[in-house]
Amino acid sequence: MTEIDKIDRKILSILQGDGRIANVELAERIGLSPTSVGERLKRLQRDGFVEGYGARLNPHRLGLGLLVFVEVMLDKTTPDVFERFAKAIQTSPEVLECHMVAGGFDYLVKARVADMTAYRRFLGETLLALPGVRETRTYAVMEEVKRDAPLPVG
Amino acid sequence: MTEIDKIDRKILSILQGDGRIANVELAERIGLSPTSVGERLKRLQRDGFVEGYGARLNPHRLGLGLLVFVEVMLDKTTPDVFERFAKAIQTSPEVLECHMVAGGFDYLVKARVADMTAYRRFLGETLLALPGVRETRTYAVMEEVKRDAPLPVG
DNA sequence: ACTTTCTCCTGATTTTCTAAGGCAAAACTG
DNA sequence: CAGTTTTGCCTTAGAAAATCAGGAGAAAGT
Repeated sequence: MTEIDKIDRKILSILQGDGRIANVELAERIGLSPTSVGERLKRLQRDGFVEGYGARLNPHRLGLGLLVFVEVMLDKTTPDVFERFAKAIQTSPEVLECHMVAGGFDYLVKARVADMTAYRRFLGETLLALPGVRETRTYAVMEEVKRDAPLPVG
Repeated sequence: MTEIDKIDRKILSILQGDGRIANVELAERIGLSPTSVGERLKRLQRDGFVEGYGARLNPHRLGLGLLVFVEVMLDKTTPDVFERFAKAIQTSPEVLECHMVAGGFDYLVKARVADMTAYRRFLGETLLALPGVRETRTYAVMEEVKRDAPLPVG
């Protein structure tokens, strides 16, 4: 039920690289009939291995030229800070990821904006406007060495 | 040639959320014929707005239960450190992202591993084994508040 | 006012998806 | 160990979708 074999992994691997591949071609590459591969894929989706499909967009082409990481420290004396922070983050379109971490700070935020001007506005109007935000440290990305690599399934 | 209109943005937005949507259904949602939408999409791909498609896999289901961020400081006295580091990162399957940042450290690495044991092995055998790595700081993620949100295209 | 280009449409052909039915090997069960 | 069930795969056929060719109408440029 929750175990997957080598063929399943190959399906996931191919699909992670090309989510729009035709089932016929996928079956050819796997070495099974389209029907079998379709059934396996259906199972992989049902069991939660595949959560969905998406187009990979080029952020620079869309005017989002600046990638930043922000370390956020919260003021733990205020109640509900964590809930309120998490909720505000969800509705913020610039924020692509947000993780609560163990270590020197509380949250690590990954955001994409047009440029430094846009970032200053984002920092002031969104992040610092939240109650309970005590301190932030911003790291601007100069070069994306590796971007959104596929998960190792093999 | 490089400008996109409201319809294009809508296509990108829908496709980012569901990369496997049938062109027929996409056209219905847009309010155009399948052919027109297909032509627009082809152009968006040709002009680099769409870089590809991929299945979104559940890392936990694949045994990758631990997400970590690592700040890496390099020893700049050695020549080629940056090139060698970048190259090694590319071939490391645990590393999902790696960015050169401006600020207190040199690289920010995002990696997924099975557990702390696996992370210790990764840290020792991959990261620290690289020549020129002076210091690392690891932040283990306790909770993923927001994961891989779509880019704001609208 | 004329041409060119752009965007979209319709209709026909080809490809792909999906569902039904069957076969053989493996796993259960008494 | 024999009988049954389940599982995984296959082929086939009908439905759906993608793709291509051709053309109409509006906008832009000359």
